[in-house]
Amino acid sequence: MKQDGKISSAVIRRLPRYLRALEDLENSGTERISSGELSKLIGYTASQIRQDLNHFGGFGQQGYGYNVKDLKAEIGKILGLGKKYNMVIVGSGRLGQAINSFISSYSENFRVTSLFDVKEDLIGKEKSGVLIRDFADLETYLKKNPTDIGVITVTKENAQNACDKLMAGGVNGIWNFAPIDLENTGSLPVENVHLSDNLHSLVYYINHPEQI
Amino acid sequence: MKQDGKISSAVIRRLPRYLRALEDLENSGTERISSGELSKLIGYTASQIRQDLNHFGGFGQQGYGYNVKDLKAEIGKILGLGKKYNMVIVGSGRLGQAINSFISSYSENFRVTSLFDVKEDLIGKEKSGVLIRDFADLETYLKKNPTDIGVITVTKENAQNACDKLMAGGVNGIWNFAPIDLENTGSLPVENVHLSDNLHSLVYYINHPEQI
DNA sequence: CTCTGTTAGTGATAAAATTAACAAGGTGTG
DNA sequence: CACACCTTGTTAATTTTATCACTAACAGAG
Repeated sequence: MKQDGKISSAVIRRLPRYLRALEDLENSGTERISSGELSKLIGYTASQIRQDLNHFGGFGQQGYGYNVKDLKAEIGKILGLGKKYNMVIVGSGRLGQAINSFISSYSENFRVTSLFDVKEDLIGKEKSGVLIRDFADLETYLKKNPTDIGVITVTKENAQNACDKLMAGGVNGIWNFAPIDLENTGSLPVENVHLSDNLHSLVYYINHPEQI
Repeated sequence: MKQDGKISSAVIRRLPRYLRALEDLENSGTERISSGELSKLIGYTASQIRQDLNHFGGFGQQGYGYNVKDLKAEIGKILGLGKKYNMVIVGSGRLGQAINSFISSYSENFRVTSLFDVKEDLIGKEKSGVLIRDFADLETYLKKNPTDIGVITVTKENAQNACDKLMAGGVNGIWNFAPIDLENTGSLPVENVHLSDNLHSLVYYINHPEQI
């Protein structure tokens, strides 16, 4: 893996897309793929695909293309899949449950070890086989149970507090679904899923079809 | 509103962020804001903020800044908020329910009129006050009940079929949560929320903190 | 074993997006 | 009501990102 210097986030955000395409190809029994064919499949230009992959090393071969299985493995390695990630979800409402069920069915590499909530009547119950614990115990729990990723699915009013506690507990990254921009996260990786922003963009394009 | 020529999607994706900040400012009773202050608040440079807003017209005033209430209204108008949007959700699993509950609590401008599913035992039931109908009746339903936005929360195997039916039914836009890239959508606006891609990006940054 | 066609890697080029700089025009105070 | 100070709108410069175009190299057929 080459990987010299900073890789732009535009490139990083395309890697999962490549991975997805390669999984499909592997499932359909395809052994090799050229940048040109991949381009047709996922829409990025062949040039861009070659350049993206080249940031990390020459995975392809002239006259042949890329080996699907190998390339998939390489991209997985670059992203850091392969090891296991423990997660906790703060907020056991519908969204928290949806993420919980998504994770458990998505991959064995990701595991939700606990849900957290402030609501008395939920604490102690289970959702999809995961126990809901008291939000007040979050930091203590995290210190006893090292956790890689904290997922925030609480209201925007409680999101910053959840973030602070997750950081105090020492998580390595935050996946935020609350419609705010978390503060004081320093160099901690934070990935946002802002549903309302996304919906608003969609509405813009619905109203301005000529802009597509 | 100026709005001449194509506006880059980078700009469009920042508008909801401005809107969110302006809502917060309005709620905190702030009447005016300069691009500089807004910059501190949301992280984009003041230059960028001024340039973004200028694509649509001069909403500010030299020596004063922008009027919070007015600017919020203008951005809302640009995005196309203000009118009501009917939505259907295809897939009434946990994610579908989560989106349903998100929408109903989020804004009066968006309304989920029906859920759809193939599972016999779910059809006819209600979730958060919304009836689950038979997926087989989707197209017919849409033709009788004009719908703006179709939300896809089914598995990736069923997503393309859901998309085809939504298009046949005449929706104006699609909000896709399935981990595939929908095909044959022509010029129909499609907004994707690829949770797995998002998670993979997060994992990359967790493993490459020096890249942040 | 040679020859043709294919395809990755790569440096150059073009396009797009962001940031900087500044003139013009309000604001608001004394 | 004049003057110092802001702050926008806008053009220019810079940086980043994507595409092009070409070379070297390998595959596979015959």
